[in-house]
Amino acid sequence: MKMDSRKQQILMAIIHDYIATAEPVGSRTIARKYSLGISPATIRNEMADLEETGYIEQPHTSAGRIPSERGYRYYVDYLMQREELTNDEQELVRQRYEAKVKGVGEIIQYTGQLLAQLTNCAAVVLSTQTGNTAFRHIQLVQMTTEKALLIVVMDNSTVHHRMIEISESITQGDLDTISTVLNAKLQGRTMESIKMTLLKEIYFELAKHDQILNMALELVSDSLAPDIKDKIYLGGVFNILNQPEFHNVEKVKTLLSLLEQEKLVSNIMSDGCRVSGVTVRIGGEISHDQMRECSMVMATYTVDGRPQGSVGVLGPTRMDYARMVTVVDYMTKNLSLALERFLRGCGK
Amino acid sequence: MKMDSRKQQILMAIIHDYIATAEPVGSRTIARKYSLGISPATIRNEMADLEETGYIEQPHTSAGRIPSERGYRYYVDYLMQREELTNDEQELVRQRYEAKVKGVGEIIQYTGQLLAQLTNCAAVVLSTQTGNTAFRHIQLVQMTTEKALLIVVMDNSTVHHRMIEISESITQGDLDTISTVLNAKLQGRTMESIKMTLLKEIYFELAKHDQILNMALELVSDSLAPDIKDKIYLGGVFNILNQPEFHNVEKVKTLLSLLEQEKLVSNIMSDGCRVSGVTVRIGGEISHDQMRECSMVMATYTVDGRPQGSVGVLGPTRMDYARMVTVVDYMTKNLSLALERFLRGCGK
DNA sequence: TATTAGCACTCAATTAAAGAGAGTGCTAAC
DNA sequence: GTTAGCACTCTCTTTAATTGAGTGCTAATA
Repeated sequence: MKMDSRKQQILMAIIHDYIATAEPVGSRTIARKYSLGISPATIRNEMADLEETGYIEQPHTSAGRIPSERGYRYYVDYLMQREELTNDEQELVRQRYEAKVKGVGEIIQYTGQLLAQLTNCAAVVLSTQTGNTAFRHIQLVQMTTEKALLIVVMDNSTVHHRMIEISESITQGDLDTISTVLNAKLQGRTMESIKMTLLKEIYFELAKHDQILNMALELVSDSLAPDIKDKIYLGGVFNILNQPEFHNVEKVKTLLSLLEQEKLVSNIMSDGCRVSGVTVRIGGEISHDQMRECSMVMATYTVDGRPQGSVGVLGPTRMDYARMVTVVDYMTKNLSLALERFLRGCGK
Repeated sequence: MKMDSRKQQILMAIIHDYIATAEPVGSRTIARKYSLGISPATIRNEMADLEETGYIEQPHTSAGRIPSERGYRYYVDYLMQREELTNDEQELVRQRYEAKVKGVGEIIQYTGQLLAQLTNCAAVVLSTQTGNTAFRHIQLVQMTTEKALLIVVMDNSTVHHRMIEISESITQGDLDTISTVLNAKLQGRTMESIKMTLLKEIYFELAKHDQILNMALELVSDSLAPDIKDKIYLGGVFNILNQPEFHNVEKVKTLLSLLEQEKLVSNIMSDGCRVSGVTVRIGGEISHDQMRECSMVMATYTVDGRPQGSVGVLGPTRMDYARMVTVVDYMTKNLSLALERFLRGCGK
């Protein structure tokens, strides 16, 4: 079956109307609201064809049609046209990003909030921690006789810290020595590039302080590695409560409990996200049963061309894809810019 | 009206049954389930009295009775008896707190999760940042020619960091100097104790590095202060979806949007929380319209006797107060202990 | 041949009515 | 003071009837 222009128009009408009203769309409605210059009867014939091809479906015999996942897919791939954000909206975004921030986390958080606000969907921002960020600074601060705080600053200005146990005989002076050695050896190197060789090197360097040796090694291998994992920011999750498809509390529950499993969300996003451009995953395309009735629109943000993570929105399959794609694209670019500006610190 | 023992027993029966079933309780039910040795008719008479006094109320003429807020209050104040946690539950808590953690944040997060899990309510943990924690270590790390990362470690092992702008001519060496001076002057002092005198002192000390002077001052007054604000951890918020009173999506929405306003939650908790013991706020006692139908049970946790914040659970007015109080109390104590152990690092 | 009007048919959603059930308050007996 | 009995109230459930939106098919029309 070939999709002539009229079929396309009807499919679009159905999708637009369904997105707007959340009600199945009948032939009469289309004839009335969308002036295609044809009668309901003709539309019915076309709709029968569209249904046969699987682009639309009928909840029950005497109801109108709703788009199928395949219909949405066709719409997203061939029919929909991007809109622009209004000036007000652009202004809103601009102002938010202009605020002084104290760290990358804040910028990401703002992004999530804006996304949620602009789309009325749940927003997810995934900050991927690739092993390819270099160490900038390492510092050990003694807290008690048996504990010290290990602070690691990465090149992307993220700060990680964790408490580690030390033997009682270690003084802040010793810790400073270790810090110095670690700094000298690790500065500018990435997590990935730290191989056994390097650890050995440190091993010998610290051999003089033999008793603190074990600790230092454990520190690098144990403490740093697991610390660096993907981070997830959620925004406006309860926005989905505004969608009629989530007036059923059960559905909300399954979705929310799913969103709480960070690992899962992380997988879905990093799996499904192409490096460039906006990716749309419709219903079952997200291979996860509990998300059957959801779609995601997402994109990867970068700093100087290197992917840093992804941003996305999560909503019912019946979402305004055109707008979502526009917003996600816009926010991705803005986030990338904001991050670059923040990390670089170039005047403007 | 005096509450004789039988009236009390009936009130308790009503409350217990209503908590368990969420249905209005009739005289017949009480006679059947709770063997008080009196007939439904007698119970009806007593209930009429209880209603007149305002301890219970009737949704409509031919329904059973439900406890009023006043009834709950009486129950909480005079009738309810604490239960113990089961061994399994205690074990669960113990294991969670035994896990190695890398910071205070994690301990607090665990607490929230456990609370939510044990109570099936939304859990809130508020970490108050009093100005009375002392500085432990301050470090400036240059990131770009125009930006440096200010890292502050407090005595309670929390780490704050923020990016600050620096003039181009400043080197890491200068930053180290500033760090050293700041450390010498601020170490061991609390935010509160830093008065203008101290700032002046630093001013003179740094006079030699005159150009970086402004920055250093701005840093202490601007950067540090606003950084230190209360932090809120939410856990298992979607637990409230399990409660029949929240099967109405509208109610969920108002409550959730309220929980998103951190400031508000922070106020409610710090206002309502006595320093010692468990505080119960029933329905309208939380002076906040959107929380009319909720109750909170909360307590303050401490480190070495000094209040550090509060933990609480939020659920429908029809909650199992006895259990909530038990759990909140138990968790508060465990949190306090876990924090002390973590900060001190004493062997066991 | 493509379009359209007309019509019978289907099925969810709404409305109305009937009944069941839980619970009360009152009265009178114990 | 307690309790059995009974009439009464009001919600909730069930059932039936009605409405209405929408379709598919057929035959007429351009």
